[in-house]
Amino acid sequence: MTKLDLEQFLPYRLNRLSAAVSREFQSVYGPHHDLTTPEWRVLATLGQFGESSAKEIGRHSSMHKTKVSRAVRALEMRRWLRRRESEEDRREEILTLTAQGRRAYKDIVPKALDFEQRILRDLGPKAPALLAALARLEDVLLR
Amino acid sequence: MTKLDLEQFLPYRLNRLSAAVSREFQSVYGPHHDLTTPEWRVLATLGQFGESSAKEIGRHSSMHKTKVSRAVRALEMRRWLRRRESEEDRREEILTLTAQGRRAYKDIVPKALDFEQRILRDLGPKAPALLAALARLEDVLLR
DNA sequence: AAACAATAGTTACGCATGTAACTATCTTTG
DNA sequence: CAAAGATAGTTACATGCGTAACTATTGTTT
Repeated sequence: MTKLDLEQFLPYRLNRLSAAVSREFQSVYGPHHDLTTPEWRVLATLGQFGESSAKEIGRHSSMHKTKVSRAVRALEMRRWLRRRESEEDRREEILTLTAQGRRAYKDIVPKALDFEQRILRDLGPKAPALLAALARLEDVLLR
Repeated sequence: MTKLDLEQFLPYRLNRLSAAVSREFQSVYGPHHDLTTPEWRVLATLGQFGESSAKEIGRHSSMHKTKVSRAVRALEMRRWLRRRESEEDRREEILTLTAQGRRAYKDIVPKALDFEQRILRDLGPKAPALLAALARLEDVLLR
């Protein structure tokens, strides 16, 4: 039987790394804004697309609809977004960032991009290869 | 302000990929053995090192001690491992796989390695670059 | 050696999450 | 056009997790 070394095992390594990156990244938006990851993703999606329904946010951010629902409610209570009933389909609600929400978004985005750049800089010449490999894995595993 | 596209954002991509790989990998040991990820990690660690304390398992598998404690209890109830009091230090317990636990381990390991090889094969010539990049990131983020 | 600090492991608690059930609305079908 | 099915979103429930508190034991200090 071939041996298995857990610390070298790809699913384990990916999982641990992803957790570490998320943890580090939390310290980008955590201290100033106290956001959870689902809240950050809703903010990022709305910031990027302007207005969306919860359904669309779920699609763009790979989040379960209950997660989206709860994150939306949290951001609404913080007055970072507004909901308004859609006129074509009264089941869905159109979500938009408030001025306050847009301010937070614009404050976080550069820090997020900095964080990403810092990681890519750490990787040096290995960075493009990592991105290409991730893209390939996404193709295989997520499409 | 530079734009941020969530779907291209590294922490998001890593997180989603890690979740997808974990999910796929679950289908390797899930159907036959119905293991959770923490249980799999305890099994893998004990299979690899023979006997360990819960503390050591936590170190080798990056799991919080409560997670280890619960996974150990689950495997014990399934009679896949035994615990015995250490003689040098009666606070700690030495854990070892039972014959049944070793059988399960030996059944899963080849499937796990197959799974890993399948992913690396999908990556083709990109595989070594991915592994090198992961190693580099581990160095930066986890040491 | 007594007192205090540190450590291995367990458990109570609170929080986050997914499943399933539910409401309200829209779409399809007969 | 009425009935059945599909869909957007919310919520009750169960489960899994980390923090902090706890027990039992070991190590350290004086």
